[in-house]
Amino acid sequence: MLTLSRKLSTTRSSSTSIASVSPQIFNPVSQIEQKRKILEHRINFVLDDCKTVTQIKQVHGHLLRRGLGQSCYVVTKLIRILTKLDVPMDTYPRLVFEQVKYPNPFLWTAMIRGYAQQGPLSQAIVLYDCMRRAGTGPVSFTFSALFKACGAALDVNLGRQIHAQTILIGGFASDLYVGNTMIGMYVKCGFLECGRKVFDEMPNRDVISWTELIVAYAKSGDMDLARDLFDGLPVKDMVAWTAMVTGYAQNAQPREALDMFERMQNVGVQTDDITLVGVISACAQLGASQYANWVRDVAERSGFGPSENVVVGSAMIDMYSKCGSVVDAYKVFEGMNERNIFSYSSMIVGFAIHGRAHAAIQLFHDMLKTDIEPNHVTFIGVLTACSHVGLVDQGRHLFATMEKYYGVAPSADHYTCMVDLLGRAGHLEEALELIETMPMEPSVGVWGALLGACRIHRNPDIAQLAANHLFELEPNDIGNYIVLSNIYAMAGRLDDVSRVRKLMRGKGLRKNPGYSWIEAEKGQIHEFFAGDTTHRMSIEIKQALEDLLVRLKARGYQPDLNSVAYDVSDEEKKRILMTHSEKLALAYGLVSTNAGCTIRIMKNLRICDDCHAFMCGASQITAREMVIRDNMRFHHFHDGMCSCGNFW
DNA sequence: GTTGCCATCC
Repeated sequence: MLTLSRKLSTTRSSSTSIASVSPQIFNPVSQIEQKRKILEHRINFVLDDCKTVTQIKQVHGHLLRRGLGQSCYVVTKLIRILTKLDVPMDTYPRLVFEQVKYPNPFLWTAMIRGYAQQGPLSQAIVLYDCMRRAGTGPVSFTFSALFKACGAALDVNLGRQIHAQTILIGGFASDLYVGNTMIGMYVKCGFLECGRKVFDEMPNRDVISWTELIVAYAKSGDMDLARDLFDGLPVKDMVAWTAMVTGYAQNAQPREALDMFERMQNVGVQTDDITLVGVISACAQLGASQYANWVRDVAERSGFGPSENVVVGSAMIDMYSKCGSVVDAYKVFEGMNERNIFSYSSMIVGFAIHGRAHAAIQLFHDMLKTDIEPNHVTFIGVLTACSHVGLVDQGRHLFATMEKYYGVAPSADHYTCMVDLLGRAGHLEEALELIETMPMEPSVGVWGALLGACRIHRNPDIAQLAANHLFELEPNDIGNYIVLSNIYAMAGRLDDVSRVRKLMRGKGLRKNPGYSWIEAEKGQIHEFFAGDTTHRMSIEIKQALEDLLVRLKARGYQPDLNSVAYDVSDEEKKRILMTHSEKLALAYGLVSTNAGCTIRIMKNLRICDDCHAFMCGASQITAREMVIRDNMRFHHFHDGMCSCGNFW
């Protein structure tokens, strides 16, 4: 770097003569100029075609022999191509640069950009200083490059200094490109307010300035502000619309995302693969299979079908599996021309949440035969698969070897999977031991998995231990108090039950509202809250449930009163159970759809014991297939049985 | 010659 600086500073003395040695810049378009243009165009063409450094060197050698190899234009182009190929700036690029006697601002900037991209950022700044000392004024492109680099390096202090420079030098603070990249720099560094200030003070703004802020607000979780900006945007293009669709999808507002996309289509804006990925993710969250099929049609028609686009395809695997159809997910997977780690992981996770453990593990082994390497999500998938089916040894083995064989160090999430696996299988002591030997601080997830296992295996002592940790880590989460009091209730420890309930009341905690939703005809989504009587078919729903209850009771079904956490009479408990949101959704499904049609229900919380038993019975009595997605996994109810084998 | 939107797990 020292040599470079020295070399660079020697150009200072000669820099004053740049204008005098390039007279043609100030001439009208001459014949020579035209010839030069044609030549540059050809050089561009040839260099753009180069795929390797060797090829570039050959072309450069050729140009040197023709006396063209040291022109700013050619060298700038060379540096840009070399940067794209990620050739270290200190090697060949610097060598070529040093051969140029009078670098122009674009050449300097190409070098600065190269150093900025490869880091460390300080080298780019050294170069910038050299350029200034050489008497060369920066161009807007220079600042764009620097702001982009600061954004990538999350170095807001440096960004601020360069911001000051743009004001100091004059003329640049009002430049559109400079402003836009400056907004980008601030928002990437997390200084949204500063980005907004730049935006507000910009004399000229374009759709890119707007989109940058919309995305920033969306990423910060504030879709209302994003929406305000978007509504005020005079000319909305595809990227801006996509930013809104994706923003809603990322903020768990899938219905708003789908509304946005429909509006976008109505306005006649084009759709690209990135838009589709946002829409697909919204469908996955909603679990709406009719929407899913519609989106697939749109994707195929726009030329971004799952078979030709690996990102769209991977997103669709996830979508179909979360819509309850692991079969459709696998069809997409099979039909893909190219697959990557996302495709495999999504499919493995898909099999796992549908309880198809062996398919998940088989696919994992198929993947190992390709050159795609598993990542942490892949292991979450296979471990979850083992856990849902009780493949303890298989899971232990994978967990023990994941780092050694596959280079994936277990994270807290993987420990959570293991605690879940061991705990569900009844190895509560072993699960506890694993937590105690974790190399990181045990997370909420880990203790939560242990507490859940204690519920299944009715172990109040370990439950108490797990719950105490949870009360410390998330004192305001009511779920933990409810589970613990249920476990005490099942063990007949009524004093402990009232103690926990008192604790709960003392904190003024309220239960997280449970809700379920179901897709009806024409893709409409019907939402039901627990105890909901607002649906227009409420009377029919109630009637259908009562009929079902009578028939189920005749076959021995008894309401599971432990599933109600409140201090109320048994009669009241029975009433509460009958208004659980998934039962309401089921009844609506039964009265509104044809026989032979699978009823698909989505739910925000975990399905309770009583509802699970109720669904099993209902599937037999009504001879209907039901698929319920709770916040953990899928349950496929068929002829009185559930695919989870009552193990969840 | 530069700037904005991308999927699996959590």
